[in-house]
Amino acid sequence: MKYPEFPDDVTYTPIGEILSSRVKGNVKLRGWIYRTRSSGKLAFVIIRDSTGIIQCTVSKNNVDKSDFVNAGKALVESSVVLDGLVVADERAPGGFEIRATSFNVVHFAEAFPITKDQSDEHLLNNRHLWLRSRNMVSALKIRSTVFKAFRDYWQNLDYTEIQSPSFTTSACEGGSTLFNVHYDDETEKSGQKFYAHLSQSWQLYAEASMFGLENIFTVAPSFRAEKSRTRRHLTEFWHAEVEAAWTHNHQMMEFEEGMIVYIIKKVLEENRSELEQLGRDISVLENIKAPFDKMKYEEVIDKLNSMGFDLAWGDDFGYKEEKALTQNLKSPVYITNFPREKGFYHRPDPSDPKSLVCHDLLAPEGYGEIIGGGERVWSPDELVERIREEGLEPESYGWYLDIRKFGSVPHSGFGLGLDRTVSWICGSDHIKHVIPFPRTMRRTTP
RNA sequence: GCCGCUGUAGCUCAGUUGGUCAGAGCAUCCGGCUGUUAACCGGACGGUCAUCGGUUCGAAUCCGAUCAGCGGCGCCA
Repeated sequence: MKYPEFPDDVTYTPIGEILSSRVKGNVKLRGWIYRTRSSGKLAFVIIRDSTGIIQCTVSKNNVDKSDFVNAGKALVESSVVLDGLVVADERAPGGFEIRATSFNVVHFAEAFPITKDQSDEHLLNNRHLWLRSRNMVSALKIRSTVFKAFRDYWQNLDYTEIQSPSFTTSACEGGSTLFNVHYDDETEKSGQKFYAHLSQSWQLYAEASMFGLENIFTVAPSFRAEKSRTRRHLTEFWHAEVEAAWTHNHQMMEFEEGMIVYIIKKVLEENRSELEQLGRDISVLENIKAPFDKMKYEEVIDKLNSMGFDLAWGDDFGYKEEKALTQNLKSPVYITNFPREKGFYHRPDPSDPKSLVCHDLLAPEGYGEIIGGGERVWSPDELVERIREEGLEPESYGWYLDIRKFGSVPHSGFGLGLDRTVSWICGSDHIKHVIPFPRTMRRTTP
């Protein structure tokens, strides 16, 4: 490709500003061809940039001959720079069009592999190109707002953002979902290859970091080798986690409630057009109100059984149960006091030791669990007991047990699935639609 | 880990009981059209029917294995 000269001292108008009537008259546009069709004397070229799409008419009589030829020849996704006059015209999608006075193709695209006939598999194989689509762009803008809102909320509460390693050697969510890594094939320790695995959660590191900073949060990928093939699972997902010293479960739940309301508020402020593009029913988001309902696990069991399920104490809620519970809700709902067969770091309830001081938050409309959190075991002896109870070996948690020996304190925290949250806010039918390059058990490319 | 499904042209698919079954639409290319809304009209290009093996006079079609992928369950965020 021969690179054309591209001036760096020219002001270009974002398409969104034209569509919102903020700009009139002659403009310079740059972007990519979204759709195109031409006749002998008039070409209709729809241009997109990150802010919107607008129709551009290129008439043989109004531009240089070569510009007209190029406008007719350039395929979808060709990059272009053009001059033209903004005209309100009902025949144009969006109500405005550009009557071009010049039309320059910066790069002629090859035939774009994604056309109107699409399948899931093809779009996933071509995700590197599908990221240009209007729905992807909308979802990713909302995602960006959600990430920022999460950070802002906790920073405003004087929490400190910190980072934990992704390579670790200790499991905190059960060993069956660990990704093992050949960390260093050359090095052998005790006669074995030196291995590591990818972090399932920052939990253990958070509890170590908390003793210095007290109130902390992180945004990081977590990795789980779950063989899950559902609309809610990824093997690499973005995990927003919070941990706070001197804090009880019910206090953390109140913070979380405020966080969810804040995130929704920010998306409504900044991403209305993206929500519309995705076909989201915005009133559903506007009706989310705190305080959220709170139910104990045993109450949920009773309620589900009254709805026709057949559950006993200790049973887990599957997707069907969660859906039955949440599909008619307007706001998320908390479930607390789960049975103690959960992570070993959760603290049993002193007044009811068969259950834990913990909570999940389920999103409405059947989206299900987006938060898991609770109070942690803070007594060193009880922690060793709990590790044994889960069939694990305390010896492999050396440093984690060590942090309990020096001024242990009550503390609570939670993990929020950011991708699930975005999926819910977008009203997406699959979590893969809201992350740029989704990772599942069967896909690590592109 | 369990259940189900798919693989035919660049894309989306049709192809009946095994026998003119190598097909369509879209895309691309060529030609036509001054208002199109992923336009329309005419023409051209395009396939080792996922791979390997088997059954058969004959396989896209039946059988087996392999590979790739999709949907769902369980578990989780």
